[in-house]
Amino acid sequence: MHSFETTIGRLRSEGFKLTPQRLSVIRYLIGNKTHPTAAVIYGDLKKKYPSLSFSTVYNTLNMLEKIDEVQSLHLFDDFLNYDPDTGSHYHFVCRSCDSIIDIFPRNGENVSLPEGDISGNRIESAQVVFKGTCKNCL
Amino acid sequence: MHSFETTIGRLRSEGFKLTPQRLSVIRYLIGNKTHPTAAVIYGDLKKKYPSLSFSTVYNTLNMLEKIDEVQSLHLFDDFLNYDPDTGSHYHFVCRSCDSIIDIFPRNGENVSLPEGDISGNRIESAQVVFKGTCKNCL
DNA sequence: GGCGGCAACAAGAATTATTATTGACTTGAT
DNA sequence: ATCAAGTCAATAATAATTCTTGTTGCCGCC
Repeated sequence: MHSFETTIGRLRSEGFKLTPQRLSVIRYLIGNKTHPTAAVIYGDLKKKYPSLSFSTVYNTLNMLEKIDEVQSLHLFDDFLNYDPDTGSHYHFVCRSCDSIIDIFPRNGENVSLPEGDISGNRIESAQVVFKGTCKNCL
Repeated sequence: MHSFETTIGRLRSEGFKLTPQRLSVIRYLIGNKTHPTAAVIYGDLKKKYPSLSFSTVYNTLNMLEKIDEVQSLHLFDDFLNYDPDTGSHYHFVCRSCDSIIDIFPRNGENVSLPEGDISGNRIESAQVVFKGTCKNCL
């Protein structure tokens, strides 16, 4: 996700209206390093905006995903997690405590993905999910 | 998935009964390269075994996954695909035609995953999903 | 200022893949 | 043959997400 100003600028230029509900979801996500579900976002924002609707949260998330300001992650069976960081990084999921940890590859321990084609297919994105046991649970 | 004989041997040793329904699902999956959904498996087997129940297909798939003879893949939003190949390989999903293509890394175009720890977390498995446009759709 | 059109809203119903429940049936060992 | 344990099919239940409906509020235009 970009800065607040850049993000709302993108919304404006795409023709979306800047409603208080949308702005509250955007503010909630900016700089958020947890990977909240729609239900968590709704629950948290509901305290401050009691009239907020679940559908609005979903609609806003889908809109933000369409313009590539968030990505949805299928890390668990029954629900999606949303990640405001759309840059190239990977995720580690602890089988024991279900925590989600961002993995930013560094030299020596990085994940090298093939670029361009693999036998004629054009790769446009890659999702890498590690599962295991996290530091705290070990 | 192992050979038919090995797989049913494993079932037997784990204490599962070898019912015709289970055997039909196993036979359907062995050597299957198409990543079928539960619905597809059910639809195909229903022709030959009209009394087969959807639950039985799910139960059998969950059992096979538990003993690591299949893996379920969260490639799309609304359903799971089942892969009888539990060996280390990755998947490419075409955004245009939804086809699923196995990716077996070879030298020079492989995906090198970190082994062991990443900052203290123990990695036990990795799932890599590429999305893009397949050869046929390009 | 008042009016019309339209996007977005809230509330709740609907959808749908998967799981759980239930009661009848099979299997295999004794 | 009996009996217990496990499995089956049918169907109900679950729950995350999407859809529907009627309403609201904003903006441009008269």
